Amino acid sequence: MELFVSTFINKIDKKGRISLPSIFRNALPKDYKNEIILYKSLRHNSIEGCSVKRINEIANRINNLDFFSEDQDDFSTSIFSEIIPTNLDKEGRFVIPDTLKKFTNITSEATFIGQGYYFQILEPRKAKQKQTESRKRLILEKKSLTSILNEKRK
Amino acid sequence: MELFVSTFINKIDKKGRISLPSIFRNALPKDYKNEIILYKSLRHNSIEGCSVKRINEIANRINNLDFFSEDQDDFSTSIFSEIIPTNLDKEGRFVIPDTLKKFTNITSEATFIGQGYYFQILEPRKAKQKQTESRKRLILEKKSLTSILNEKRK
DNA sequence: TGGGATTATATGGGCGTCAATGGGATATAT
DNA sequence: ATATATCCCATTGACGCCCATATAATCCCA
Repeated sequence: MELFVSTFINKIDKKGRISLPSIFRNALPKDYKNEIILYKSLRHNSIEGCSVKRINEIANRINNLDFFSEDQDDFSTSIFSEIIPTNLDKEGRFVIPDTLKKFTNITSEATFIGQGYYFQILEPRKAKQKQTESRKRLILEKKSLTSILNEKRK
Repeated sequence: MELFVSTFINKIDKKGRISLPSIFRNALPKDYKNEIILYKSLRHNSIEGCSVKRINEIANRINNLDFFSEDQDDFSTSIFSEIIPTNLDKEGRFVIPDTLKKFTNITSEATFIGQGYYFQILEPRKAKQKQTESRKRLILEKKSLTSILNEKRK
């Protein structure tokens, strides 16, 4: 599977459209090129996005939870009701819904951050900040990629 | 199968009609596009809705329960006696029955919440509240979410 | 390997279509 | 008749489709 990698800053036009970075479009699975899924991150005030294919896989697992459980209801509400299927136009652009703009403070431009199987969309200043902090934290904790990869698998 | 996803707030007109959101209409199975099933939620003061096809499938499962069991009787009663078959007009609108309006406190507008195989209809403020609470609970239990979503595929 | 030629990407904007909503007219039932 | 259910048509705003352009990236060949 292709991964979402690297960072891009794109502009929002008068109609509210913004281009999904080209290499992110290429990372979308075949047969799922024209639609992405947006949702609020559970961690920060950022938007997360992924392919429809990935959401389908997650959806199946949720639907297999016990039918009448509280969990099932919470999960379905948070996941199914808060995901926003979003179409790309022929040029690879999409509209960021108002609710998500408010949630993230995005106005005239936005930063796309590749996260592997998904990506994040942030207000550019916050994006910069987040990247700096993530890096600091890793260095402070002396975590290297090598050490993480060598950890016992769960 | 298509799922009911995302959230929409629509208005009820003078005649009591409300539009089923377009993407919910698209999520209805072929051959079952003009009719939906409404019933009271067993969990909250909300309406739940789904396709006729889904009800048929549930009916089959109930029929397979032990004929003399309590469960069979409870399910038959609460499901079959309380479901309300509802037709959509050419524009995709339907009328919310008075009993259900009272049950949910819905007056001039209603929120549709996608829940995967079914959807919920709530008074907008309550909908907002429910989503906020589900989200909080989910963030608290993020570990379990992560584990569920990353579980080995079956 | 340098540099013009070609292509791709991000962005701008016109326009037609569709969804949500409103309301009149007709038919059916209580 | 009064209320309810359909059908039909109208309006409005949002969105998708199409075409255009400038800048950036890539190619290709002398």
